[in-house]
Amino acid sequence: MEKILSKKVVTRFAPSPTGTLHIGGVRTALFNYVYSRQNDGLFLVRIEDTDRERSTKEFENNILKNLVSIGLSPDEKPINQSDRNDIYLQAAEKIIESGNAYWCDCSSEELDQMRKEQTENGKKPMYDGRSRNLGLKRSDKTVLRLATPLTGEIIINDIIRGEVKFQNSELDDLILLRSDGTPTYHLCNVVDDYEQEITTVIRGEDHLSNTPRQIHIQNALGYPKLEYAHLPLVLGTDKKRLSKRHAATSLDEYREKGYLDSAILNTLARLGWSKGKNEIFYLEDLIKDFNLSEIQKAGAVFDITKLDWHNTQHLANLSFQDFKEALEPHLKKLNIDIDKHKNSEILIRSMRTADANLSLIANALIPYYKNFESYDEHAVKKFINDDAKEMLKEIKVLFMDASWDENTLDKLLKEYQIKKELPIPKVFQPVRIALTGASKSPSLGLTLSLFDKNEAIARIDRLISL
RNA sequence: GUCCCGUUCGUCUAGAGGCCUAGGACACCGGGUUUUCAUCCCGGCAACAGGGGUUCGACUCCCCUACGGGAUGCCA
Repeated sequence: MEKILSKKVVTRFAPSPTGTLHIGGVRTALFNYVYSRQNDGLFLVRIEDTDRERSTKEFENNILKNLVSIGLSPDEKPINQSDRNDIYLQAAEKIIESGNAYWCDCSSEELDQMRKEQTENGKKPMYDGRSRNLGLKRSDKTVLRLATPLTGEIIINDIIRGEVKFQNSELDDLILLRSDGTPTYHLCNVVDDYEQEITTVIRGEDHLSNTPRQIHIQNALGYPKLEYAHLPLVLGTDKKRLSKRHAATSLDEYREKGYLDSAILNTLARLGWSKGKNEIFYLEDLIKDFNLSEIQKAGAVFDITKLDWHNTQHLANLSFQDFKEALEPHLKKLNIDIDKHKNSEILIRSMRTADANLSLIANALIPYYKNFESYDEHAVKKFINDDAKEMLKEIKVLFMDASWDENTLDKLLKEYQIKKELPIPKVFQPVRIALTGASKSPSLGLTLSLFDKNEAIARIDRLISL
């Protein structure tokens, strides 16, 4: 009821383009997107590129392109903070006029010294407001600071964490405008959330402590209150926030390895959230079942084996045609044309479950498209000796006269094995190794039938002469 | 250091005072299916950080401790 009367829900994803789209970012964007869909609202994207040193257009493009292709398209054209300087400056003027800000000329050296002393005295390092009542004028050496209330507290009602209190006395007077006149993160962030009419801020837990500061800026500007949800962080195996040290962090890397977008989204959504005994969620399922307030409060370790499993499931759910299309680019990277095999459909069907991701599956397919470069050492050591080679010579002769189809080949091999009174692996594995270079493949008759007779025989010869 | 957030199997989690001999999933280990591998099926291992309260009763509520994370920038 309340929701109906209040205004439309608007969420936003606000990355800074200092790197490619990170999977933690995908998760944040996902939750923002889903929440907006559930409330018939809007999902917006804002590029926070006020750090001119580290922001690049390449990263920005990567983020935007990836968001769209993974299915989290913004509802409006993304905006860039770097285009909006005037707006921030106007807001700063407004705060100055209201008397809630002042100019400060402390040098970095002075501030460092101050913090050092505070730390030595066991105090929290924070700006002590020494310029607050000096009545300094604007100059190229002054920064603009917000005059934060000295007493009182800020209470945040976080959707995930509940009530969180901060004492104003713990906060110092943050910088709004740098001495070069440029606005800082907090100012821009607050102003844009207002200008974009954001209602709900869903972001990482690392911003929780920033929230009271931002609320003070909102108050100084007379902006309305926002709804907050601070997400638990995605962690590495050592429980520290996920970074390149732990695993691949870039969405691009997972795509290149052949993880499906839907599987990546599934894994990320299950990090911190669950729904009964369900494990498989597609985006539309999340829009139906997901609930922001059900998110876990503790950080969640990103486990690649879970992604592998989700990927296996999502791969299995693909139609043959979709699977083939998903696989094709990974074969292309290996210079293989997927249709070049005369029985590509049978081949691909039989190899679909060979591994957890598409690049690995593509790799496993190599021997069927072109001659493999080397034998699996372990397999050769275990199954290939002079006896095996003698046996292969006999089998080769049998093959030469055989009609080249799965059933015939299976029968022929079986009869040979029984006649020779040899254990099955002793007969089958050498043949398999000859064909594929390794000791695993689909059933042998099928494997053989996937090759031309000439090629199969040539490969047997190759192994005999090893 | 200070402030904030957190703490259930190795990992992701269920659990909102009795339903818990703490459930599920992944991983792992066995077994079955398969000529091999994968898939699939069956089974197993494995956790409430510690200590105090409150209560007839605590994984669930309160406090303390420990541990982990985040924040403490003229970065975002």
